[in-house]
Amino acid sequence: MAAPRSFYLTTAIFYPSPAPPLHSLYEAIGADALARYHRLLGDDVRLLTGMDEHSAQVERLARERNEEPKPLIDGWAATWQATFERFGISFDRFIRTTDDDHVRASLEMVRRAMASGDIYKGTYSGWYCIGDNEFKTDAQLVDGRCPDHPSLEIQWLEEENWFFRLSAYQERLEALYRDTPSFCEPEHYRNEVLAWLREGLRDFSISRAGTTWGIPFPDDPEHRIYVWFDALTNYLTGAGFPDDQAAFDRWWPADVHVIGMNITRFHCLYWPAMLMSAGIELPRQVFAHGFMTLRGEKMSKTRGNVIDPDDAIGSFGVDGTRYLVLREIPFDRGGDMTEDGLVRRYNSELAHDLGNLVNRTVSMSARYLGGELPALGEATPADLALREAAAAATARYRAAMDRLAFEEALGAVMDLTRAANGYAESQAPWTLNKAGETARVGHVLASMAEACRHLAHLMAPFTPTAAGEILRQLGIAAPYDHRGAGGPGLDTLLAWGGDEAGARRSGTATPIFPRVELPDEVAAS
RNA sequence: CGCGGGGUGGAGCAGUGGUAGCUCGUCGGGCUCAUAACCCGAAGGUCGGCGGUUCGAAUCCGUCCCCCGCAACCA
Repeated sequence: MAAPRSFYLTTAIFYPSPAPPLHSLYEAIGADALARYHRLLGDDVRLLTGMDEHSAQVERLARERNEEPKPLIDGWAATWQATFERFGISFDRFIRTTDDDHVRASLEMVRRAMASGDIYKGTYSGWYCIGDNEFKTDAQLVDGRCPDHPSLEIQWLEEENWFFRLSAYQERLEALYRDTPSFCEPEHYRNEVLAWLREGLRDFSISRAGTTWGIPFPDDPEHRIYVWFDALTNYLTGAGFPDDQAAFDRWWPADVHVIGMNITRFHCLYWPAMLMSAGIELPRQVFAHGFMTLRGEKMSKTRGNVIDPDDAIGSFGVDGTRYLVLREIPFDRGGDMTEDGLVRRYNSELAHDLGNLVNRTVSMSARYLGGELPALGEATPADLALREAAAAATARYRAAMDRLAFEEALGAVMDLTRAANGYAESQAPWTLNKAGETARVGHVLASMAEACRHLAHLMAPFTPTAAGEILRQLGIAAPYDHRGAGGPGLDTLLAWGGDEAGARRSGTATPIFPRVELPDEVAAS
């Protein structure tokens, strides 16, 4: 047997805040589903996520409170990590850019860029708001003032900074996209990157003066490494760079960086240039996801219309929430949600179609067979049709998962679910039971159980706990651990009538996804 | 003309040249194992507007209108 393929994937490191809103978890949930899918395939998976802590906002807020930045961010990071764990995000490391090894990695990246002659000292100029302690772009200004501090006079500042010579990589990046367009997916976001590339690349500032929050710039203690140069490097740190060469050899290059579509510029232009400069192999792919909106409006901290993840758990549970965000919002392009839509989707697909399918299967097994599920019998045309539906759904699912089209993969899952419910209807084991056709009842229920077993495995990357519970009710011991690792591989798991599908004793039927009531009219006030 | 995406039955989407398809919702029927669930059927759109290419366009070209995202630190 061949050694398992290694699969290293990352989320972006998140902009710091006291606790994660749902739209930040969206990215982590998507990455986690992909990680779990690859574990199911039998790959050796590493999932990296974490927090981008060297933000000027952190320093500013800490000062306002007369605190040091580090204790403040320590608390935030702990909350984020705990929330990720609650959502079943199976990360291997929650990296923080204040971690010691990350500081070393960032310094090494600066040194390498210097050695390549890609760093020089220049002047950064722009509108500077002393309220925010940061530079503003023209577009950020309202009537020539900072929208957050309209009473303050905006200032034109010029500051000596270290710059990275991005312009030197124009041709190499053009070649990258010519030879390997799949470096940035999906295509509609790549088009945007290509447009920027056509406009021409400009060098970017990688240091800031006048702050003590951040990684000191090598040989220039007045400067700190500016956040993007530091932040992007986290993907290397998470693979073992620069200390652990064995780990780095094993995991790098990353298979995919899952990011939000708002930061494609950094990941698809800056990052490959930085790696080229450092003489490090490029990741195989950057995948940009779209954003979720709520009732047609962008969710944002400032707008105050963010969904609290724990409210979502309260309504739909962890698995229900994971399922809904990935099913409702096409990962590659983003989309809108409404509370009613989520409830409808949950009830229709999870409670009524899938949950009820498992429930009726297990319930009839107990009632008609005393829980003694037989192996699959000789297949009738209807049995074969169900088996073919499973094969077709699996093929579509795998193709969709390979391009992170989670909503489509789940659509395939629902196709199989509906096929299985239709099979139940056409075979009507309740009628067969009345007619005393016990053997056929057993074979029909075995087929239904086999469909449920397939569904459990297909759902496992999305709803890991519920998937385990489905298997348990079917009388099957989980073939992989709670992170989805250690199984025999998807081909083995999803062989119709395979090892797991033999005669066995099923469990007690308990609703996996209890129906959710529509929220009361206008829960407002 | 800053860049990019999008306008398809009530809602959300698929569909890039040849009788417009799916899910939800609605209406009617069936079943009774099951979470007032499940299954079957029906109504409902001519595909943002206008013009053009073509034997034939949602699908190609032109133009106009509208929506959304990004624009070098707030997913």
